[in-house]
Amino acid sequence: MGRRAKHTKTDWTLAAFETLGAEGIDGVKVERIAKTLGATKGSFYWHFADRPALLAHMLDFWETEGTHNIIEQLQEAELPAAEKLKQLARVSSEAQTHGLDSIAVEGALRAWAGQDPMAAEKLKSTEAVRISYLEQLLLDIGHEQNAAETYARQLYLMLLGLYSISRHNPDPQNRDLFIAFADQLAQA
Amino acid sequence: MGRRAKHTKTDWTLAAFETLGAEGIDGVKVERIAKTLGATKGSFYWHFADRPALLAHMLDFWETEGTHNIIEQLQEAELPAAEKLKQLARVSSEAQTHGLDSIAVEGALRAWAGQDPMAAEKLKSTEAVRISYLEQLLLDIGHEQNAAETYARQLYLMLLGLYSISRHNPDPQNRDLFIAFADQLAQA
DNA sequence: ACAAAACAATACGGTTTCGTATGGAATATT
DNA sequence: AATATTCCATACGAAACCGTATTGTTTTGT
Repeated sequence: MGRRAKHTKTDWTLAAFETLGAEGIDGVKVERIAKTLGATKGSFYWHFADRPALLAHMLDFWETEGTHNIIEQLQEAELPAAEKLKQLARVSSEAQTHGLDSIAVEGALRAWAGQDPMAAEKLKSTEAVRISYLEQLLLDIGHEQNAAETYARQLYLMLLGLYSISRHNPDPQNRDLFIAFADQLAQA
Repeated sequence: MGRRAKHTKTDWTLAAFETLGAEGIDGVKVERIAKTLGATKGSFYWHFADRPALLAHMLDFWETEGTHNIIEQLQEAELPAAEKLKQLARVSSEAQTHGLDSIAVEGALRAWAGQDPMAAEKLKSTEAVRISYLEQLLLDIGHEQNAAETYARQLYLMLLGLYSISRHNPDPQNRDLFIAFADQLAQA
């Protein structure tokens, strides 16, 4: 007994991510998102306890959609490790995900983490998973333990740099360079 | 004829940078900075026309202090290009500058540029100068033109990644990896 | 049909911030 | 010493948010 929701929790969450990408976490205000959704606060406070609850939900959403699911899909594919690395480099540097500007979102997430311990914690643990997976791929490819660890982190730093620069300087060359670095690591 | 200023324009600017690093550009509010300075808005609106004027001044300040001055100092030193590159990698990844957390500031600047075209323009042009200088050093070291261009951008991406991750995950290993990559490029 | 539950709009008080207006205090010039 | 100028504090109205309270409006179950 109830009623069909005009706006689901996920609607609110995706709209929040869109605003996050465009204006940063401080642009994620409930009344603003309501306006872009054609709704009012009344709806928001039905789906979420308060603004912090939305922010926490966003972090969880990003963790599973942007990391766990990607790794899972790659692992299910029957590919040599070198191919997996190449694909991962391409997927993670793609511009769009879920219809969102994923580069803007990834960039804004780190800015957010720089000013919110809750976000920092989530990013830190999720990024550890990402880097570990990179390291594992490099080991499978045949790199030594030390080299794998070094290259995994260097590659990840370069990816974050790509996220960082692409927001204000969307030169496609940067993505190519990142992919070139990954491809180079894939054949050694 | 006048009066000794309790708070100079530079006082306001540095305080603004400190807030920028800690809370992002949306934390840079005139009444908040006034409080940390022990002043009031009356002083602020004497030194600056409005908030946008402060933000524009911050960008100019960062451009000259954080890029032009550093390149100038390096060029005045009588060092082989390889040494210059090594030093540059160390200086640019240092934690402190002007008593500010320069890594937090650099990170916050890019988040800012992602949501403000004025900041984006300034970063874009200033970063072009930085990358050109890196490329020049790599050429002087003996790299081919193509390689110099590629490595310069890859190195810079890695630096931005370092800025990005250090805010929420201050593991000193990341800086070491960046420096290791630079040192490697310095001897080829 | 009717009640209950799900979902959403409106109205309210409180806080923060912006920019302006205005008056006061300190100092250099004459 | 008188004055002009520099620098700063206080007070004000307008806007954007937050979260709560209250009241609707749809559906679904019985």
